[in-house]
Amino acid sequence: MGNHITIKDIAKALGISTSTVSRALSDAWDVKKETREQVLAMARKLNYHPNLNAKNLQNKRTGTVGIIIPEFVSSFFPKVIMGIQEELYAADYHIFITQSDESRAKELANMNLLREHMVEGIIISTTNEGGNEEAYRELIASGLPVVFFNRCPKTVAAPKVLIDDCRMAEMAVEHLINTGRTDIRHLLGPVNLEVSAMRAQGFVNALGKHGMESEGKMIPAGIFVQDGEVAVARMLAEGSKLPDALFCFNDPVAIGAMRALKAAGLRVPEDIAIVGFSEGSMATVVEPPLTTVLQPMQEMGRQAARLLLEQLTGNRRQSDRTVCLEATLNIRASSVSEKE
Amino acid sequence: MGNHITIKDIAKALGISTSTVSRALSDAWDVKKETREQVLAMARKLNYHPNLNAKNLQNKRTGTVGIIIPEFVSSFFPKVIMGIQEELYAADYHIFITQSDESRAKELANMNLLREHMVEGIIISTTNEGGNEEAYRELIASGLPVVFFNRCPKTVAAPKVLIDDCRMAEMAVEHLINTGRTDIRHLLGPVNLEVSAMRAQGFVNALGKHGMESEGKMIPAGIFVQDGEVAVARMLAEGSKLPDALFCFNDPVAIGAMRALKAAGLRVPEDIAIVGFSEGSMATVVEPPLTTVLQPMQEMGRQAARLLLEQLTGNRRQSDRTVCLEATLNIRASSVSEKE
DNA sequence: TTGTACGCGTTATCAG
DNA sequence: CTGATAACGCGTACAA
Repeated sequence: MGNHITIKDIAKALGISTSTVSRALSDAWDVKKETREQVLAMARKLNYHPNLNAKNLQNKRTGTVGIIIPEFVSSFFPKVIMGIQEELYAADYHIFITQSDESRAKELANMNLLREHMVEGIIISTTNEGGNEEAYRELIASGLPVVFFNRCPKTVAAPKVLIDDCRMAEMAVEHLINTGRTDIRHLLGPVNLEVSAMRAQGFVNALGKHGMESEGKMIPAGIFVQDGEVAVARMLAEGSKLPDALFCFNDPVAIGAMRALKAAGLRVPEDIAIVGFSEGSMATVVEPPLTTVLQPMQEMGRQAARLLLEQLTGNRRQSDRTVCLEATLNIRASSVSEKE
Repeated sequence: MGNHITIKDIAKALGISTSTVSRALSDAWDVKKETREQVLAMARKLNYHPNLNAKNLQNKRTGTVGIIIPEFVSSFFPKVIMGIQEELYAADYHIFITQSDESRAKELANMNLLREHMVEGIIISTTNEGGNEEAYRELIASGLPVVFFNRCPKTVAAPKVLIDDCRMAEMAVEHLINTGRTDIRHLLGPVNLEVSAMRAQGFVNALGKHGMESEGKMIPAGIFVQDGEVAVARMLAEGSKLPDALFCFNDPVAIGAMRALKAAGLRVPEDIAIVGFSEGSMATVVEPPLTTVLQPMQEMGRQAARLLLEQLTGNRRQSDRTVCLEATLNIRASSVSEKE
């Protein structure tokens, strides 16, 4: 099949040995200018392309790092990847992108695939299904550098990059309190995600700090627009007293919530204020614009890459350092009326 | 460095030959049950993982296909990729995702990288910079199966998957005409993209069909929210008579246009109707919801994958067949007032 | 400055 | 059923 041109072909065509060709191609010092030029000319004439499989096998390194993300339909992970690329390309590494589709099994399969491709390190953001903690540990124990970002397994010792979800959640909820909201509820994220717990904790902290009860104020929701919509629709159907503010696990949930409220004839923010988390492209486009927490996505990618590079360049063995990035609470009209 | 376990290690540990190990691992028929079990046990004990570089080198095939997309921050390409995966995984291929970042140079670099990784085929959606036509032809001439989707180079003979951009654009504009709009303008996409030309052509066709002049009705815009915003702001600043409808190259441009109109105190759709193209997640979330053309993204991916598989499985040599998919005009409030 | 010989990890062929 | 041996494409001591 794929009858690719090899250095053998070049050698034969020129009547010289393959080693000379090899040297000429990687322009070594000990090759006559004349022959190098001949080789280069012939290579381009035959449209030669090196076989990386062979090269990597020989070199015992691939210059590649693997990435496993749960999905790339939202713009969060792609933006992080851009940061990763930026840093890694500069260090002459290529990246191999893989997606787990939020499935524990696929994530595991990807880990194996990457390992078998001899990647030199892996950057992971876990699925919301969870359950691969043992596999992460085994991977790390096998000597492969691993870095987590955004969704990090609590029980695995490895370098991690995240924002202080708890503190930012607390800040977001305090913003609601400070603008006069007195009955705030939280639309929860997926139960298996550490970030869900962190944001919920921030919610509880903020209420506690201001002497408010958080008991019974948490509503299961999820991660998608529909999750928020369903959760709020159910709340409305219950018919009990409505809250005056909702702090949501993320932007899609917040937008779903807004949609359900509007459909029921309620006004945002006058009747109910809405706050999201992890600002995406939709935040500034919805009506009213959404108050939410902006994560430094590119920077998160850059940091994750740097943490990996630290290990790759051997400066440091598997440090289990956690890098905590600054995030920003962007206040918009979904939580404060225009005139305020 | 990466002191990976090899079949040699297994062989040595068991006092047998590497060939036997190899056979046991790929459970060949001619290996004693007992030894196979020993090998498997030892492999798992030593945490063995095959080296795909070596495997691929030997097998002369990688079971991998490469993908080059311009970006993955919008959800369009990721959704297409999901379709590609679906089809390709079923056929036991892996995919290698690569992004050109809309840059001609990066696209070229990716083509080479993929080729050197010995992918068995490549699926491409081109950059809006263009200019790699010669490279595509060379790639194809070298015997590598290539399929284009959505953004396809007009002058390159290869299988392509797209929707009938021209006809859908025409349909979208006719919708505006049929709802009583008489002065419609078009916010253009990037000049180097075939799809830009196609959608513009559809615009012209629709006007022509209804005896309207299209001369001077095309406004340069682009591809991002900001492009639409700037284009409309400029139009408003000119102070000449305003159109009563805008047909935009894509959704972000449409949303940018809407934003600029709102900022100027104009109402959508009462004063000016807006129609986008290539429905994304923002269409149903903006206010008012956007009339736009929904592309069958997953299906587009599946078709592209199938076209590639046709060539990979050798049923067909580089056919330059074009598959045209059905799209849908989703009419929403941005183009028709509620009461109509 | 160039060629020879060998090895990277794997599979395939062919004896035994 | 199992073990040598060669080969995939490339890089690199070592010799010449």
